[in-house]
Amino acid sequence: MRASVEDTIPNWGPGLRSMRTTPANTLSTEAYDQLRADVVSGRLPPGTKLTTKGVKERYGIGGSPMREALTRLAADGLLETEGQKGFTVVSASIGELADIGRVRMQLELQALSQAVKRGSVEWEVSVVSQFHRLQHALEAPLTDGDEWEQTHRAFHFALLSGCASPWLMHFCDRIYDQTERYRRLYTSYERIPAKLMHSHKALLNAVLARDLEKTLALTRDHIAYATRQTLADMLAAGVTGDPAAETSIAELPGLGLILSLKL
Amino acid sequence: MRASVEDTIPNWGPGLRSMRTTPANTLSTEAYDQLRADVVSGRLPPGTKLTTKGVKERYGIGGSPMREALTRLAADGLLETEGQKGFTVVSASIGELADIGRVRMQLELQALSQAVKRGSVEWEVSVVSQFHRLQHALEAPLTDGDEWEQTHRAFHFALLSGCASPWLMHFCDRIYDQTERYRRLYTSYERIPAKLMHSHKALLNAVLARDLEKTLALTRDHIAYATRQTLADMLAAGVTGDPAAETSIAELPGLGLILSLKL
DNA sequence: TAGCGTCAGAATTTCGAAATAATTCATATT
DNA sequence: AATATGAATTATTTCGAAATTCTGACGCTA
Repeated sequence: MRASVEDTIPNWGPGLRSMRTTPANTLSTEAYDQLRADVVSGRLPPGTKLTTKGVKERYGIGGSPMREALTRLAADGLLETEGQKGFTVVSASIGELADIGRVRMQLELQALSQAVKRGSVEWEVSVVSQFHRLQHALEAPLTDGDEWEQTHRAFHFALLSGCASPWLMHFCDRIYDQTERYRRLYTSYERIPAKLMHSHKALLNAVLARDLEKTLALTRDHIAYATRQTLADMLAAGVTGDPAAETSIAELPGLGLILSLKL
Repeated sequence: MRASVEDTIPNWGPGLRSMRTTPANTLSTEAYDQLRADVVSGRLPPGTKLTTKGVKERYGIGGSPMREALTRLAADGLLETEGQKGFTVVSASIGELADIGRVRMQLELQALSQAVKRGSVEWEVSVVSQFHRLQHALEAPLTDGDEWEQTHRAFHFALLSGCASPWLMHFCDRIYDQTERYRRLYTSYERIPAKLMHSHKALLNAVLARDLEKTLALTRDHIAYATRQTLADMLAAGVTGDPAAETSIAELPGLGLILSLKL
């Protein structure tokens, strides 16, 4: 068999949590996983101060693995940290969500475009599998939010993984974390499933039919809709753009702004 | 003044090293900066094992700040780490460079496209300033490689920063690290400056003229050329695709492959 | 000779305490 | 009353040593 450039791309696989950090049963990694789940799920809300004592007690670890976990989360953009002032969960703002939505759309359009053009049979298999899992997860009662989110993410990343670009996948992973955090913070679950599953099914069909234009159009709609929904929910919840901003909610353009937002 | 979504985007600024980690005079950050410079410059070549003792002695720090610095570098994709096996400088491969080139092009095209369309006067000013610095740096003898690279990076990020998208800038930053590392590992300096400066000047003009098509075309050429150059230099240096690959260099398609490579 | 288990040596990971920096709050001053 | 000052407190960062895990070599067995 002939060696091609494509073959030499290491298959880091989708959903790899931290770039080039193969997990192991180290306390640091366990704490990282739990903390990450707590931040992305919103159980640790924006602005939460993560004190040394608090984190050590909550996750039952010492100072070293704690600090390592926090450092990794900060590199992922889920915590912020300054000089000698410890770590806090990043604040959320309308402006950042808009940015996240735009960038996510750009990245996923790129990935899907390449996936539809060059995706292998292996890829199609994984897409179909993950879709099946997703359908199954929807029927079962939503006992655990984390579990459903995991399945949802797996489906999306099965789709994207056809691009065969480790770096693009990595960036999609990072931005998806952000998307998920905002959504779980502000958008309640009840409203989602019906429209969402329809959207997923349509995406699946378009992708398997290798219909590039349709795939891109559906993706644009999907991400724009999701982003606008969360933006609207944030506004409704009274979250201003910047935490320190003076503008009251009444002054914000509101829905008009959201709909006119160029994603 | 009316509040707009754009206004609420926090200005993290270009070239921010680690997402949401505001620097301070902490030992950990100093070690991180030095280690990073050593990896990106190639002074620590791919595959170098970073032992506890070695790093502590080399940078004159204790275990905790060392571990934190290494953890951050791994999150940046400059080191790899597995379970209980410590840290090593990531290996380099043809396949990964091809991926990096592709992704960098996608990201920078996006950023420049938005910059040309929406860049402010403030942005134009910083672009012009950084270009001037770059010209000046070229005349002075290249005493320090790190310093010239810093100026070069600053110019490119001044251009990109017009996109006003913190997340896109962050990803551009991460992928540029990778590009720089590969280039400094395999492409010698003597060949670059003349063609490069011409390219920079053309880019500057196109951008200030708000000529979108020309800007994108020049960027495509610039990145494709740079990537192919480094790919060719890697092949010439005898670096196979995968470190563990069996294929000898003679079997690789070589230049034909490089030129046909779809970036 | 090849394969397997065991054991010392080395390296990484983790803990607990010391050092250093930030914060608070009471007190003094303008 | 408002602001500045400075100990006392709290929190973060760093060090040094203990605990755990990996590595490689040696000897044993089939």
